[in-house]
Amino acid sequence: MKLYEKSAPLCECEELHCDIIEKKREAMPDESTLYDLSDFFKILGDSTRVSILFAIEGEPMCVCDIANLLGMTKSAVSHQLKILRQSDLVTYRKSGKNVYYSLADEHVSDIIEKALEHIKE
Amino acid sequence: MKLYEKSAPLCECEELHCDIIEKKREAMPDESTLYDLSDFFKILGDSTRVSILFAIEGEPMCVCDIANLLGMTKSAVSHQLKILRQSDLVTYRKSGKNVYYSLADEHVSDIIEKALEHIKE
DNA sequence: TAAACGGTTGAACAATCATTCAACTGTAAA
DNA sequence: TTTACAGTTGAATGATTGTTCAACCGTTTA
Repeated sequence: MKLYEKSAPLCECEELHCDIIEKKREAMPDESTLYDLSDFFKILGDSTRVSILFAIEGEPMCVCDIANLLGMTKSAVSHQLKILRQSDLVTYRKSGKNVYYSLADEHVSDIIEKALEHIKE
Repeated sequence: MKLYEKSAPLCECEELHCDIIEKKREAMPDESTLYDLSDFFKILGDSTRVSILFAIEGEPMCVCDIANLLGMTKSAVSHQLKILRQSDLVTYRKSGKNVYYSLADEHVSDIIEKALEHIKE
């Protein structure tokens, strides 16, 4: 997607409202911000990852317990935990053979809470 | 994913913290709620759709103008607008040959705003 | 040291999905 | 009525992605 490119639009329309387009263009966030934003939502756009976030809210959980709670394999859970780690949504603490995961931020709970309100509207 | 299934866990771990798992299980949202939640975030997890939502915020825009603003074809934009329509995130109003789209809800702007704060932390 | 277990990782596979292309609908102007 | 344009739609394609499987690493226990 080539945002902020005034020349050579892909759309071949003739009846353009150029003034409106220009005004909107200036009000739009940076292209990188739009990518960061959609990437963030992409992380939350998977039921396994959302379930994991709910699971470790409040009290940390080890991978094995999360897997049993969700009825999934350790491997599948670990793969998703890696994505959540790379997005800085969770942190972990090693203890013996176990690895305990917890939420990295209260921000995320807030957003999920707001989304829950929207769904139940 | 088989949440809320106490029997036959896929994970074969032995050292389970059954009391913690049971406590967490009761605190988890319904399975359907988790799916609705992740489905909602899935809609926002695409830069084209997020861009469209920003574009039509405040003042409605027709498909052609949106396509030119984003540098995309009408077809690509229309496909994404259909998804946003089916999720009740946008509404539309026909006027002659044009179709003007606008945000269906102020809720969505709030959530996006909160996510923006999180990103810029 | 060897065995067992919790957890991680990479490759492979299947499923999902965004864009393109072409054909189509409906409205407006000639 | 015919032409032109805004918008929609379905099929096809390429890319992305979640789970499985197998192998592996690190820690604990025998």
